[in-house]
This record gives sequence, C-alpha cells and structure tokens, in this order.
Amino acid sequence: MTVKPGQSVRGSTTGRPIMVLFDVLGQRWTLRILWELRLERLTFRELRSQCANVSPTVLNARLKELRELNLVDHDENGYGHTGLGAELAVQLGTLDDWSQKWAKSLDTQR
Amino acid sequence: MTVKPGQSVRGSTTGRPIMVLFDVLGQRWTLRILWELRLERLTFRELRSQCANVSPTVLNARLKELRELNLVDHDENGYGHTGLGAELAVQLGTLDDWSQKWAKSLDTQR
DNA sequence: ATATATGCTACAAATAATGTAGCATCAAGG
DNA sequence: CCTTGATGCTACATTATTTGTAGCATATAT
Repeated sequence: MTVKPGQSVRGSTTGRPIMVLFDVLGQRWTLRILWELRLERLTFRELRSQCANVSPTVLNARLKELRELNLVDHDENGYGHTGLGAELAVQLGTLDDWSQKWAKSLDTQR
Repeated sequence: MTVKPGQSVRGSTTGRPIMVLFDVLGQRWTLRILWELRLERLTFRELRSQCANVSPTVLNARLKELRELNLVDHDENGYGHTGLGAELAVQLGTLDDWSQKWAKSLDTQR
C-alpha cells in the first residue's frame, strides 16, 4: 500500500508531507522517472527504455505509487505528470542547474 | 567506491551531474540525513537518533558518500553541511513548502 | 488470422537495509 | 592510573528490495 501524507513512513510517524516525500523519492528510480516525464508523455515501454531498461516490476510499482500520490497519471498517450507532478519536476529542473555548479566545484577541488 | 559527477551511475553512463545526484538521493536515508543537518551540526549518535535510529551501517555509508561528494563534512562539533550541502538543503526547504501544498491537495481530493 | 504494440506479472538471483551487539579511542573525574 | 561516559564506528545474521529475463493478455491494424 502506498503511503500518503498524514500516514507514518519509514522513520517518521508524524505524517509530515516532507517525510512522506523523502520516503517516496528515496526509492530507486523514482526521481529518474519523474525526470524522464518532464518533456513529454511516454508509454510504459518508452519510459522503461529511457530509464535504462529498469525492471518492469520496479517501474510498475513506482508508477502505481506516483499515480496514487497524484503526481503521475496515465491516459491513451501513456504516462505523464499531473499538475502537481509538473510542479515537482520544476524543482528537479532547479536541482539540475545546481548540480552542474556542484560538479564544477568538485572538479576544481581535485 | 562513491560515484562522482563525470562517472557512470545506475542507468546512465553519461556522468551527467543530475544523474549522479539522483543516484545518491535515491538511496534510503540520504535525503533525510541532509534534511536533519539543516539547522545545526550533529554528532553521529545525535544524527542517528534524529533519523529514527537508522542502522549505523547505513548511516556511516551515507556519510562517507556525502563527504566524498563534498556535501557534508565532519569536525570536532560533529557532522554538518559544507557550503554546497547547505545550498542543496535550501532546495529541500523549497520541497518542504511544496509538499505542504501537495498534501492539502491530496486531502481535498479524498 | 497474423502481426505489432501495449501494459504489465512471475520468479529466481543478486544486492541493500535492518537491528542488535559490541569494540576502540578519547577526555574528564576521582 | 583507573573508571566512567561519550564518540565513531564495525560485524553479522535476518529481512526487504531490486534486478534481469521470460512471457502473458489485450487491443488495434493488416
């Protein structure tokens, strides 16, 4: 069963939304899946292919969870972000910008 | 061995910084550890306690990785963010704000 | 009826996380 | 010195998660 805000998660019984979010994002492939859907809707197989052929078992489990959390939806054009999912993806875009600065900094340090 | 930007990670051979970041953050407890260090430096035991007594095996593995990635450091006052780690933590703060909106939206939907 | 695409499920093997115990080092007090 | 308490871990068996591969069921197009 997917955990939603208000419910206990790994290491937090408060149900604080951020804890629920950490619990979801801290699973393998979740961040990547959200990222790969940022530009366009993708079918299950396309998404799987863009995610380095992640096991369909895991992909399906993540998509199910993301749908229950109203971050992703599914229609005749495949999987895509909901409004909320798109908002979250914007933040991943910010992380992308930051990560480039981070990488440069690690370089000069070496 | 910790993967750094420029190196291959799970499902990406490009070394794109964002992929490296997803690989790190997509492990259990990494987001939470960065979060718990946002206010003050903490000793290993304090941090462990704030992270619901996460296993010391995992905590140590994460801290080692975060140190190698220059996001966390360790001194006589315990563990804390580096400059870059603090920047990343700011983004987690933004996620915190968003997550509250998200939780409300999920509520009204039920 | 075949062919092709879709969204999956099954399952064994490999990898990661958990929980508990406890060790080694250090600094402070008696 | 010799405990006491704190710190930063390591060891290790158990349990949970992920991986990789195969293939099934449905739908649409030929």
